Amino acid sequence: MSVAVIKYDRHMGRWEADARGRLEQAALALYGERGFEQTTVAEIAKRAGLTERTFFRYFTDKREVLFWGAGRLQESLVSAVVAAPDSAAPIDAVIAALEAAGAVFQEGREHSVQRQAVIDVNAELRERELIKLARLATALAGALHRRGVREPTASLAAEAGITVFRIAFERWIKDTSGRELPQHIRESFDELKTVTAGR
Amino acid sequence: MSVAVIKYDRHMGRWEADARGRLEQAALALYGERGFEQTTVAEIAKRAGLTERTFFRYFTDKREVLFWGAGRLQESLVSAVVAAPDSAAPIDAVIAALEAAGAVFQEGREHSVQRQAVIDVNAELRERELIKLARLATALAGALHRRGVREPTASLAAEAGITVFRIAFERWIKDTSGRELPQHIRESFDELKTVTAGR
DNA sequence: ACGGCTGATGTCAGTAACTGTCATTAATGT
DNA sequence: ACATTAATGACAGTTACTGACATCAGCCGT
Repeated sequence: MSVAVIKYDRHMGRWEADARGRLEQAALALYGERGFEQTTVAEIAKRAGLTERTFFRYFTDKREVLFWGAGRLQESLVSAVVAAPDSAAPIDAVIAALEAAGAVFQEGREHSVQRQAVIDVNAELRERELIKLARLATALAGALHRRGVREPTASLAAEAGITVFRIAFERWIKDTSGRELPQHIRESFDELKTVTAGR
Repeated sequence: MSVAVIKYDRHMGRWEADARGRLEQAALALYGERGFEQTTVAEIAKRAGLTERTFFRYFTDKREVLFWGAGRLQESLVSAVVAAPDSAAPIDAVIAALEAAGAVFQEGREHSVQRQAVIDVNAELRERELIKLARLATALAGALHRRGVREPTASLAAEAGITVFRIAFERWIKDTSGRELPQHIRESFDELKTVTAGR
């Protein structure tokens, strides 16, 4: 175990550690308690023991607290698509990557449920969610390009994959039967195949 | 469909007519000249001969100027889907409606090109565009329900249709060959069928 | 041990998006 | 004629966000 890596575990200098994490926690709590619009950045900062200015050093805006994790998701999806076996068709590489990522979500389901409840009741937050998904689609298309897939196949496969993910995620959040996210993804994908099947 | 007839027959003497139209024109011009962020609402209002407060009476926010027309598009698409022949499969009803709407866009291509140039360089505007498209998808799914289509077929067909439209629209904006929007829609749809075709 | 540098935070002033509220006034209706 | 209404103005207030500069504990080279 490398102690060096965690050498700031107790005092990260003269301030409390993990300012970003404290801000995130404070924001999630307040958004949940009073709603997004009824929460001011000043309140978040105060609860985290910091100032408003510091909040904006960690998050580009008030919404971003809920979405900065999407960056890591994107990286893992891209890696998975790039690493898929050569034999996999574009859409299958995408769906496989989504299923793998879905397994990670599965572990923090309760957190996802709460977060989604905040997002669902606010138009601004839904906007931000959509653009994150769009970026994901673009990144996935880029990953497909690295596999030699050309346009418009790459974009369509990526977009279709994101569509499947979105619908599957929504169903998973509402699901009371205990079915897991990867399974919802598989089922939604099968549905899409049926719907688009040429006659 | 067709032109909006916005008249203020009854109060035409006191103020210049068509305040909304003047605000829209002023905003489009300024967004084009200096960019969206570099334009203040006060400037827009001034060019339109009105006040900032009046701007916010017509448009809920600074972005909405570019998107309020989406409401009419949505209505016409829903009508078209509902009116499609009973024999049409869900996805075909959606695509047919999009092709018809696409023909309307075709007439004002230059306007679409300019508007899109403003939107493309600004993240906030892209966010708003995405949520309008998402609303469109929801409305289309609703229209399919009225045709007796069930979930998840309706949502998937609607989402797939919007995906096709988005990609087709993008290609049409960039197109220099003169191919028309409905044709791009048809081609993108055929691509999607190919991409999602099970092996 | 000294002093300078760095990096995370604080302080403060400013801009501009948006909202609430009340005032104004031409046109309308009775 | 007079009350009413609809579109707009006037104005103050909140808050998200930005830029500039100050502070100060720990690190590093000497």
